[in-house]
Amino acid sequence: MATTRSGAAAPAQRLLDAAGTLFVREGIRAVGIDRVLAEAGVARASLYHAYGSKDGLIAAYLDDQDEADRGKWEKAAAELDSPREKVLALFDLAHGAALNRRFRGCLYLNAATEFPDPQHPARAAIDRHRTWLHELLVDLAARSGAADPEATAERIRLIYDGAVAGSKFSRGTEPIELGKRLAAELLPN
Amino acid sequence: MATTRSGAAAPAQRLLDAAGTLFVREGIRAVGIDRVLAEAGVARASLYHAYGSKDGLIAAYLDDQDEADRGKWEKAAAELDSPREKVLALFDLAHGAALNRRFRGCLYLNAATEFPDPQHPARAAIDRHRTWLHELLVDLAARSGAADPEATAERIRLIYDGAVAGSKFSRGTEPIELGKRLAAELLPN
DNA sequence: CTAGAGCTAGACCGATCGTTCTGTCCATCG
DNA sequence: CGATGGACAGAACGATCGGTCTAGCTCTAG
Repeated sequence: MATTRSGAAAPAQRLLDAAGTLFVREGIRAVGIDRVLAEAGVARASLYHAYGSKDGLIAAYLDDQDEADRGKWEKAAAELDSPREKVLALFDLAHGAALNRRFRGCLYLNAATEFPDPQHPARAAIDRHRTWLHELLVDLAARSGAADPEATAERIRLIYDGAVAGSKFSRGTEPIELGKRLAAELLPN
Repeated sequence: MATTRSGAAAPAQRLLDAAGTLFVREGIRAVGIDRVLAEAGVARASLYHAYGSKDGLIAAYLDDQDEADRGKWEKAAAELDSPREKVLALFDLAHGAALNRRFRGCLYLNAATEFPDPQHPARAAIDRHRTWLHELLVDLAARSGAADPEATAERIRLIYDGAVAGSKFSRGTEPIELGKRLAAELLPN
């Protein structure tokens, strides 16, 4: 087990944090290893010890973000009653994310854009996040009493994707607010 | 004026064609100048003579695609009567584009992902395409008798974005077909 | 026929990329 | 105590990047 020094997280974690800052802001390909190391205040060898390669760091970074995104939703959903409100919470989270990510859009869609190769290590995290979202929506649609949960989930997912993409284009949150309204219309109150 | 040799397009045009093939397939940053030159069968100096830099080529490539996309829609729309059908033609075009672009999603959203800097030359073409689409949808919504054309256009645009993005994730055309159905529901028959 | 523009081929540049390696420091633990 | 191992700093690697430059070829306009 790693013993962390007081006042600073372990190098592996600091690398994830630095990646989370730089990759979102400027894109993954655009940010070199040196930039990440400087931002994290970590030695070169530590990166390769912890993650093996830049691709390894990228995959770990996406995994980390995936886990964080799930956690945020679960925390928010725990305080809500109806499945309907739990769906709408996704849009609220997207709203907040758009603001402090400077309207850079969907993290996973961006990664898929920068690494089109289906064999790239980043793909695993992308697919995992996507599967989670799909199953979540199907479950919530079913529990909200939708006649065809699968179809309803597909519609909400399309709206969600459009909301986030539109927010990126327009650099504003209006599309996300509109998406929330459209999703609300699809779900029984 | 440029005189083209028989049997082969001019170098400047061949560069645009090569960029259209490689940039879509592998991403813009991932493709180096040398790859484009080899694919186009064009000399290095010709690229810098025609476009000045890689960024210049990228901007010209996006302009070219923008013009082509508009042209395809105008050609398709000319054969259609109702504004409603002209809107739905956008989804049919997206359907075809998804297939022969291997589900790489929206060209302009991808470019915005790879070049986050608002000052980047690629942004002009992105914004121009976006403005065209917006004004087109507002006009068509108005002519189809929508009570609030602006609001209707916003909804269709969100659906369109979600359809294309979803198609990229799932590597299939189902989201685009679903988007077409959702858009159809929004417009008076 | 000659002059010049357009295109090609390819060497070359400095910068940056991801990666490997050497060596030192220091906290932990047997 | 000495040994182990993580983290540090930084030089150096080969490859590739975007971009510049020279030289030669082929057309066409005058």
